[in-house]
Amino acid sequence: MVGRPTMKDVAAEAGVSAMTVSRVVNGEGSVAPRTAARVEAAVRKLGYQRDELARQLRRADQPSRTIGLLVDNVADPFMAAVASAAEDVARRRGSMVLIGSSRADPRREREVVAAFTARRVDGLILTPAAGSHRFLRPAQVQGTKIVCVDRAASGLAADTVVVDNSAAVEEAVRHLIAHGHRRIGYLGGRQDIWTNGERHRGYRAALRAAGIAADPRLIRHGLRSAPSAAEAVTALLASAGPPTALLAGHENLAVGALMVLPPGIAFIAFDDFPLAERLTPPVTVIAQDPVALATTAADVLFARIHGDTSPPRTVVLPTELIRRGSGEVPGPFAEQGR
Amino acid sequence: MVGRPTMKDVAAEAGVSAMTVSRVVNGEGSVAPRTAARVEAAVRKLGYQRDELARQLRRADQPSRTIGLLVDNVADPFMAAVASAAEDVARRRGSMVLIGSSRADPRREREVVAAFTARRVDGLILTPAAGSHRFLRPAQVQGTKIVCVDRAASGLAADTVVVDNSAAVEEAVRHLIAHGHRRIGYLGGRQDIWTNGERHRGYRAALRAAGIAADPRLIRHGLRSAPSAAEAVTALLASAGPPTALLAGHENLAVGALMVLPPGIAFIAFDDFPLAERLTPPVTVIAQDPVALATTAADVLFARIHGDTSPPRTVVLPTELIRRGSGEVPGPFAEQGR
DNA sequence: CTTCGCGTTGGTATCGTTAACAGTTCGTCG
DNA sequence: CGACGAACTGTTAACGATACCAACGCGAAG
Repeated sequence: MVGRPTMKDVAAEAGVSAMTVSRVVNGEGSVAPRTAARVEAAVRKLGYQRDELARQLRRADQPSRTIGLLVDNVADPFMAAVASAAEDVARRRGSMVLIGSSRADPRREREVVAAFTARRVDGLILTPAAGSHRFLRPAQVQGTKIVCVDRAASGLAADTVVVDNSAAVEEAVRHLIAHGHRRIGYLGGRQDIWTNGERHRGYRAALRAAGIAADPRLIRHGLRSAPSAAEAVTALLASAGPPTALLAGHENLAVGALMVLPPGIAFIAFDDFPLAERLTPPVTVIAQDPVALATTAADVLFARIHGDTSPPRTVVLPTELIRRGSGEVPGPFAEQGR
Repeated sequence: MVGRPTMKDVAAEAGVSAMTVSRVVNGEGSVAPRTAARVEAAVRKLGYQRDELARQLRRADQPSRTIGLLVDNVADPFMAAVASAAEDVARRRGSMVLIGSSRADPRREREVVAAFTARRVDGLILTPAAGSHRFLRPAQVQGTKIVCVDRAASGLAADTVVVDNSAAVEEAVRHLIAHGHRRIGYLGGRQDIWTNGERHRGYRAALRAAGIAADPRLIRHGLRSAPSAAEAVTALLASAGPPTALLAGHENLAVGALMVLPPGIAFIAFDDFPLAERLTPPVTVIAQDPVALATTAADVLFARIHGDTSPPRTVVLPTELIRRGSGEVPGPFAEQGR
């Protein structure tokens, strides 16, 4: 016997019909114990395993128990945590996870979505790349449930699980201002990605609220890697009016910045990271909980898959400003004698 | 129209048979341009997408263009890098990746493998958990290609892509000895996982070669998390005969150890990690390249899927001892005046 | 002794696609 | 002008599983 044995093979081995094998394999009660035992013996003998593909084809109305997870890049620690948590929930729900990386490329994102739906995923968890996500509408209409995590998608009505990026950054910048900083540099990723846009919005809001004019020379957008962040920091500090504090818009940029950041410059990073407290000074961060984000997103997704048809919701989870030292380095306008 | 349109729907819309639609969708040449255009218009109008499930069912002899990736835990940075690289190669080859986490639990590993094969994956990349992997034999016989990455699997003839863990650790320990250390502590993960066993083997070999008796009180096995590593370090240093140097068997343990490690103790970690060079002192590491490991594994897997039937190979990739400072902290037997 | 019903079991059609084969309509060549 | 192949299109029967319905045996009820 080469290739997988089928129900027919098992049926022949046990001397029953394929239908009876199906009943036994699916644990339906209406099979005589003696018959069931014979079938089970045949299953074991042949190493039979039900073919999920054929099963899903026949049972088109039932869920396929496969979901798709589409992230920028699984290698990113934040995304890896999201993936792990989503996989965990899926497993508990008896589903498999198909994974795909968009590398923040809208075209690639579309391709991966197509590959997912072609395999009849029940739903999709995604961190939307740039651009409109209207193209997901047909998939939704055809029954694929969609949940956005970490970022909102434009042009799409879908459940969304995020943190309040803008408010979190606003708080952090206020914190820097309170410690006597006026020239606060900003290191941001691609602005066309929702999260980065929100964070930048928070940065400007905090400055505006404090009556500080935003100096465009202190703002570096579109940074895509740790080395590019390091370069940006070096350039900023060497410039005419250097910043006395810096905010890094996400973990990668923080790592790059920290490679070249001299002491004396205040620093806050979006996203917590391992060993942040062992650096000198320990790094103040805006922490979010990727596991909670992904777990919530997956829970929402499965609720949808199991029939929840209420209007799309946006769940906002909390962030926390963890003061460790680097964010409390005093600036030139710090109050004395405290 | 609710639900996905099928070829039959497209055929009706275009006024042709389903077979002709199939031919157009698959780009077979033998369709009149006018007909093909009509079909393509119908495809666009209905938003038709080929159903990969049905297709794979019919074309049982062709690959399903889906592979399975089974790791301990995607959230682990090393595993995340592996997953990302594997997904990348798969995408280039036109395949999707199903992902699963074993959490180092052999039972869970088996379940995930079953879920994979039930979905007809063409092949499997896995970081084997503890225990025999003989159970994978039937899947192999039925045609599923299997490649182990990072670790070897016992009881299974399969391609394997690893580094020489034992030699790498041996070199690191020799390095510590050369810097004057005799009491070298070892922080290791679960010994029943191949990698950890190998690393411990290298540790003992280096001591033996230097004529140093291994002190069991300096060895902590079975550490599963950063906090447990931190505790172990604290306990070791508080003990009667404390170590003057420490070796951490993998990244997580290194992070935990570094949270509590006082200066003056030499330290080497297996696996490089971000910001290692920004700690004080910068951390000496044994670096391996997870991307290269996974890329190689995926390449081997696809070669198998495409018909390579040569005997199973083991590919050993290089490691590098990156001297940054923590591994060069002199020990009590260091030569003076260098 | 017939009939009913229950507990089991099997037959048939079908999910969406495609391999294999069977037409059909032409144009072309002898 | 009829036959023959080329180009195109359709029909049928699977792939492996299951929903639905029919049928079987057999004890109980009438």
